[in-house]
Amino acid sequence: MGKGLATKEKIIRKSAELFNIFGYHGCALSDIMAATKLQKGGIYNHFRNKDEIALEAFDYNFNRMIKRFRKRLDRDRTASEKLNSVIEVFASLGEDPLVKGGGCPIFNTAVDSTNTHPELTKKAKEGIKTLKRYIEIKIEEGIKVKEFVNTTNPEEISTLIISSLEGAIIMSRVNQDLNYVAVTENFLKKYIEDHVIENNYKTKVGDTKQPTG
Amino acid sequence: MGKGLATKEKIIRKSAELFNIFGYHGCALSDIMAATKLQKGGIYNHFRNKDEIALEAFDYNFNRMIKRFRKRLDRDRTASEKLNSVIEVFASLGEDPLVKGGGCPIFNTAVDSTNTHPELTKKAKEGIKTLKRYIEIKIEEGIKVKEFVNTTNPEEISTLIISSLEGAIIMSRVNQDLNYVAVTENFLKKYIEDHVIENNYKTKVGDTKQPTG
Amino acid sequence: MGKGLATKEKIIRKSAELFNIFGYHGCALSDIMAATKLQKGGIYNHFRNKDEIALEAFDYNFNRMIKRFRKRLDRDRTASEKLNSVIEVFASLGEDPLVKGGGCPIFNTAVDSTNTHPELTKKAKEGIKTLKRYIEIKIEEGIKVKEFVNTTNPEEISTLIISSLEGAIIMSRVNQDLNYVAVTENFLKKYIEDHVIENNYKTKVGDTKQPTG
Amino acid sequence: MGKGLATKEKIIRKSAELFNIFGYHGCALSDIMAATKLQKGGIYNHFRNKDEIALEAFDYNFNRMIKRFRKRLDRDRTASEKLNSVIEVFASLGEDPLVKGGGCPIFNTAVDSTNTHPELTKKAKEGIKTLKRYIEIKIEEGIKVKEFVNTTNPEEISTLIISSLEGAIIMSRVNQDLNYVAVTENFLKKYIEDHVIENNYKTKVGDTKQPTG
DNA sequence: GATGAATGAGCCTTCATTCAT
DNA sequence: GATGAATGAAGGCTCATTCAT
Repeated sequence: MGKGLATKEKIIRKSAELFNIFGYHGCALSDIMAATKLQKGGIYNHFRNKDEIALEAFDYNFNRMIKRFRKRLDRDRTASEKLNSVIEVFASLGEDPLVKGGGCPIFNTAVDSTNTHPELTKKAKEGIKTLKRYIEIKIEEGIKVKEFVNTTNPEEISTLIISSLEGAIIMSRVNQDLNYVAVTENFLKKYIEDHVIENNYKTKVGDTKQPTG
Repeated sequence: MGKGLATKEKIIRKSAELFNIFGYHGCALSDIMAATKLQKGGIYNHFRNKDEIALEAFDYNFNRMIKRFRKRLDRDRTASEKLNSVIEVFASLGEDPLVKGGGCPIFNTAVDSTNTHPELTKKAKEGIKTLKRYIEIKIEEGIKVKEFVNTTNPEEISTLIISSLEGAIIMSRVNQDLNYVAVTENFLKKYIEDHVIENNYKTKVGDTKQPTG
Repeated sequence: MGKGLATKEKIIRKSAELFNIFGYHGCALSDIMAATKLQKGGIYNHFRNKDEIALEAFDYNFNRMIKRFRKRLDRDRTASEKLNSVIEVFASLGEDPLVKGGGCPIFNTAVDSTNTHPELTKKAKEGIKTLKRYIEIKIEEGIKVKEFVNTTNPEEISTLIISSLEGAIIMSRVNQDLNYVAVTENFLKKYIEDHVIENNYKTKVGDTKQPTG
Repeated sequence: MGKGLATKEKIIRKSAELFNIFGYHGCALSDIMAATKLQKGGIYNHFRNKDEIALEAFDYNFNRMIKRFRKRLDRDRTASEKLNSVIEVFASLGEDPLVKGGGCPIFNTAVDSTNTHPELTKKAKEGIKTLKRYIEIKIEEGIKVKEFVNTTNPEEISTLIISSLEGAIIMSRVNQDLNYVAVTENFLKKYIEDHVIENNYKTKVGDTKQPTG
């Protein structure tokens, strides 16, 4: 990797944190300068403007998120395991944030950019859709191999998982209390065990974490 | 109400919209000037600084939110009706936003202010807790009068309702597609009918809206 | 005049000089700040941007130029006197500049703004046309009252006066040598005496300044 | 010509256009980079700074201007022809610009650099003087060989030709209307025919272009 | 109670220039 | 001979805030 590319990558990496911490409007170029120890010109040598940095920073965060999913699901064999892992990866954003500043960078960007930054909004929107589709596919596979009951509605479960965990992540983040995520995680796992997984695939009862609050 | 109070109220009302649309950092005093048709001084006569406006604007939005809940639940008689209304009021934020800019002003503020504005964060945090407690009380009442099964965990259901609907509201807002909220709303209603409400209190089956997508 | 108007007028007055001295691109807002002893914000309270200042500054200079013509020609009775005055007013820009920085602000702007500032260019263009038409009217009046020979071509003489004196003004300005203007002034006066003015209106011979170089 | 020289020449050639189009302050190094398809270092290998480029670019333009005069006057035999050609070469700058951006690069530089760039101003000043002397010599030769009347004032005619045509070129450039130059060209030719050329050298009457407006 | 003139720090961006490669 | 990464001053402009009127 050339010097330029390394610098560009550093700018993206640091900015990805800063934008997740402060939001687009709350993060000034001077913040990026300080974090990268670069001067103005040194940054603008690699990006046309702040927007371009923010857009690439979003992609960087999104890709890291996808990687966390892939890495975790790669070791899973059954659809149940995969669906369980999806839930756990989301929940992990609470105790082991993907990015400094915490929460989910995709939803943070979604809220931050709506009404103020159409390009970022578009990326957040597509990110959410990709995530939802990713989960739907896992569910569809479970149905196909008869691991999940065939009345399962992939879109419903996918939407529920994302919405409830993302909502809980926001609650846990602002309250600095991981219990919201834990409660939601447990609920989802129990619900899936009870209503999605076919009887002959069920694991033993009580195999979920207990909420602490 | 004197002239001064009316002006102050107008500033709060307009700012409450602007902050919900643009966020704290994305909303400039010049935006408030334009929206209120007031000059700099006209605004600073009533507030010490932008922070004070944002704080009071949050309270204004929060109170309107609470009012929407109260107004809707006032006509309900049973705990089931009340819990159903709670879900519907949250869901209504999708098609009938409380504030211009859409979404839930409390969660919007939570995401927007975390890491950048401790005072606002504190208000959002307390707002969420109040909301959660409000719902818990309705559930506890339902349990008390034996309308809800006595294994119901009030905190779990309350957290689930808020997290899933708030997550869905964000998804619907950024995707400009109300289906996410509708799917979540239906799921919650069905789940409560099936697992929370005692058999002898159950309404007829299929009494829920169908998602359109 | 209110305080605001006085400040705005001061900004225009000072900027009119600065733009004539340095040109649009050569004059920075910091120059205007220094000249007006105002801070950035104090200037932007009165103008939307640098362009707006430059445009109003041009108008200010143009109006002062027109005034110099009007004031001088007001005391003239005959067409010959008027035409003579037109030449002398142009020539006066050499020894008694209308604006600091010297030369003719209209032609300075014309050269400065062509290819770089369409709005300024348009103003310069219209300014030149107005000037040309102004002179043509004086010539047409002279023809009408038979003070000028009826073969006189108003457009030709008007163009000649402007082009030659403006060209000479640039030469004198860059060379810091008023002789170029003086030579041109004398030539024009002699030519008009010899070829434009009817015999019975002619003044005595040798009534023109002698060039000094 | 080595590789380095060829590059240097390309930089000068392109910059000569850019400075004539945008002026010194309106032309950024980035413009030169884009036009030459060279990077920063590629330019600074050949020049110490922007000034040095501008200075050499001026010389480049000036020499091309002189060449246009020489090339045209080389085929002329008589002083009348030469003087006529001088006028036509100036006038040609209107319809067949020497440099992109149009007008006369010398006068453009003169106006652009006065008060802001002493070194360029000096070059423009000397350029104008050289031009004026060049024309005076042609006139003096005409007087010497008795082709021009011996009362002809070389400086006066030379100044008149330059000032009027340069003024007209600016007018035509900013108005995008070649008529100003045409009118001035015709006037000068007629004037010279009538007052400068000795009777026995006169060409037939009416040998000049007619203005179109 | 409201105006709007003024401040000056800060915003994003571009500038000319240097220099290690 | 040419690249392009880096600098840091300066560009035009917006910001929240103050205060005399």
